[in-house]
Amino acid sequence: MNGVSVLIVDDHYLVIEGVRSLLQNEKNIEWQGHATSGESCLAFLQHHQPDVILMDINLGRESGIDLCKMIKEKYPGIHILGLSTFNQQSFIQKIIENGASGYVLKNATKNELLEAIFTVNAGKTYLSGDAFQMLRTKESTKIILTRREKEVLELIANGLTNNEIAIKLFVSVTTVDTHRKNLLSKFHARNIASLVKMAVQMELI
Amino acid sequence: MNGVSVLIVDDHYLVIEGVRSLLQNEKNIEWQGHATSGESCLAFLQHHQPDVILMDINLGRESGIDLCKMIKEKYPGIHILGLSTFNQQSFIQKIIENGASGYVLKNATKNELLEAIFTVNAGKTYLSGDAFQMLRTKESTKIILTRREKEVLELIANGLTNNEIAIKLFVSVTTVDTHRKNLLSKFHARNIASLVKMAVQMELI
DNA sequence: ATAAAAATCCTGTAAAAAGGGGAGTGCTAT
DNA sequence: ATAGCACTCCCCTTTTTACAGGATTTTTAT
Repeated sequence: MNGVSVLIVDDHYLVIEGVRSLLQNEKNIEWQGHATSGESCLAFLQHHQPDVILMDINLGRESGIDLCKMIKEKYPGIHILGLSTFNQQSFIQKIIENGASGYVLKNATKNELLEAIFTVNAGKTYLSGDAFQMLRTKESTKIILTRREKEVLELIANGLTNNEIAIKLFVSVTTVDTHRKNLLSKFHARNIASLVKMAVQMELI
Repeated sequence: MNGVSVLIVDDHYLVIEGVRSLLQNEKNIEWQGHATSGESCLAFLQHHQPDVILMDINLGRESGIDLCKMIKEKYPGIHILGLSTFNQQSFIQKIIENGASGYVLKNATKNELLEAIFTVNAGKTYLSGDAFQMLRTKESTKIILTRREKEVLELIANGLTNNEIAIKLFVSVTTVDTHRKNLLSKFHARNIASLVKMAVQMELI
């Protein structure tokens, strides 16, 4: 056995360098390389499948979450470990929901990183301490929107009136109004102003 | 001459490792070490003063911007280079205003990083391409609100109606309405929904 | 297969916001 | 001293939201 093979996907060159310098001389780790975009990652996977992928959640304008989902659909055997800074709490949950096996913060130590890699490689879940806390607190306050509600919310926040939204979505104005009512009720908001504020702050928009 | 001495301040261990591995073997760079908090950075400076500090703008719950200001007051000879991810545009301007000599994104290449270090060490300003763009676009799109407008905006975003705001601020409803109109016009917004979205995204709320 | 969830549509009333005007007071910086 | 800005106040009309009911048809998941 050659150790756990690892690929990193991150658009921050400095982070790639950091991880590489940490893992390069580890006996039980086989460094497979890096990708800086979803595209190059998928291309890489056509020829090599690592055991574990370290995946930055925020890949410039792309989303590591979507990429995670795609990879797990095509290569369910690969274990994915989310990677990001502490101030992107809301995404931790999303990447776990989309198939990631764990989560490590970018201020992790070498030992934490190694432990995380071996844990997910063994098929278990690894959540770095703070990440676990975040999941628990998020759990209670999170608001689940339907596909249509998200669409309507987005359009409302962009300044469209019910009438305009109805035309855009090919539905009746009363339908849009119903979605609006449900949104207000889900957010416990008094009006659209406070709803939009909350939605933007929760990064739903 | 021993090269440019460099200290890095960053709460992300992986980034520290990345920069270290990039700079360690450079002949013209003298690696002085790292700090992971403002406190440890200031302690370090009492004994060694590097030529250049690479400073993460976001140090956990501390702010690299405040730290930058303190360092420049005490040690004006040290050149500071801001460091962060691309999605913290609004802070670039602030750290420059607080005495930093330049700015590098964390997805910079080795050459960009070296160029930035040598440029600021020579007393000049270095802005990585995207950062320069951001400064320029920020400049033109920034919206200046009066004291009263900020108050009204805040209350609107909290879900209060004109009537309620009028009572709270001890003014007439028509006055609040005028502020509202001026806000819409300053933001070029069609309605309060889009206004609130923009305001939250610009971190005005 | 069937129950639950989501999406669609309706009627009606009252409240609030958007959009258009205009206008007086007080401060402050040139 | 005076032009500019912030803050205040008013009128009017139209559009849009908010709130309260109810109802039917698709999807989706077990």
